[in-house]
Amino acid sequence: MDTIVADILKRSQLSVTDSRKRILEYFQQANGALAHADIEKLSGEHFDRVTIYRTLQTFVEKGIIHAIPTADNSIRYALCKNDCAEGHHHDNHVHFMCDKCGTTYCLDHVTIPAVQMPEGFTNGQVNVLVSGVCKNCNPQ
Amino acid sequence: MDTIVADILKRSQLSVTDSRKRILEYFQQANGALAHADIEKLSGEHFDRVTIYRTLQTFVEKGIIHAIPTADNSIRYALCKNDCAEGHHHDNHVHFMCDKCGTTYCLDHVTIPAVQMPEGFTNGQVNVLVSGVCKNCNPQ
DNA sequence: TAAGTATTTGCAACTTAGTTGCAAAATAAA
DNA sequence: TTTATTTTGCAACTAAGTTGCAAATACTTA
Repeated sequence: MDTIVADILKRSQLSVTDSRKRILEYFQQANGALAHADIEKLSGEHFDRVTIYRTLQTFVEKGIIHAIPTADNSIRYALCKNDCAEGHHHDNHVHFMCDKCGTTYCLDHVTIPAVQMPEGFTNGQVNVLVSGVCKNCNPQ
Repeated sequence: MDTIVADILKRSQLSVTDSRKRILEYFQQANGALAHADIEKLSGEHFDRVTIYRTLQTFVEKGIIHAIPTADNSIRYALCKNDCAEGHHHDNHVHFMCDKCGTTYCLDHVTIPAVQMPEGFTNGQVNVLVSGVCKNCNPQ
């Protein structure tokens, strides 16, 4: 496990440090997206707030994780599955946020629907955020 | 004009005050969505930061404006066009944010596409945010 | 493997965003 | 007009995020 995360870091030309390895592991173990606050809780007293901010920023820049804008205006981050490289994110999937447990998922297999733009508007990136009840919270 | 905004406030059972009339006018004159900071700039020294926070909150609760989550994590607000009442927002339209000028629009005539949910997920609200270049910034 | 260089971390201090309680002022009701 | 209710502004606070810099850690190459 330790080597897996170390490899990812090296592939992105990042120094392999304790905090980076640890934070990357948190993402791999999480079944949803993580907010800054989640990481702060998970890490306990291991490293500084500032280090977490900087690490998340670096990971986003390097295409290791992507930021998910949520309706409650707290940024969450999730691992990029594929195709994401430095400066180029291709997370063309739908994001889902559970109203009950608050977990945010990347629905990798649900593709972004096409949106018809009005005259004059050039369609760039489309961001879809669905809220509802997730499979863990749905009675069944 | 003064009576129009006053009517809207009364219809929502709100006291008609200077700050509320003023902020509501800003929204009617704006061609896009406004962030808290925009209103602070527009109002100059007219009223307190706290009043703006509270007014926006009240307007959202009363269904006069709705909040738009943006990718850069700054909440913007726009007038609800119709059907929105206390506690019930029906802004089933796409939001657009221009990469050049930063203006955020409600594309009222572009309806939210259907999104196919995976097994176990219950589809609630769907939020679509498109970024690109708006009709003002597009060379033409 | 040791020494030198480059990068990263933690700390402190700061800015910005948002919240809360309360007395004074403004609005609505009688 | 008087009274009751609501709203505002102020002050003080919490939370979120940023920056500069010295110490510590990781990388390089000999």
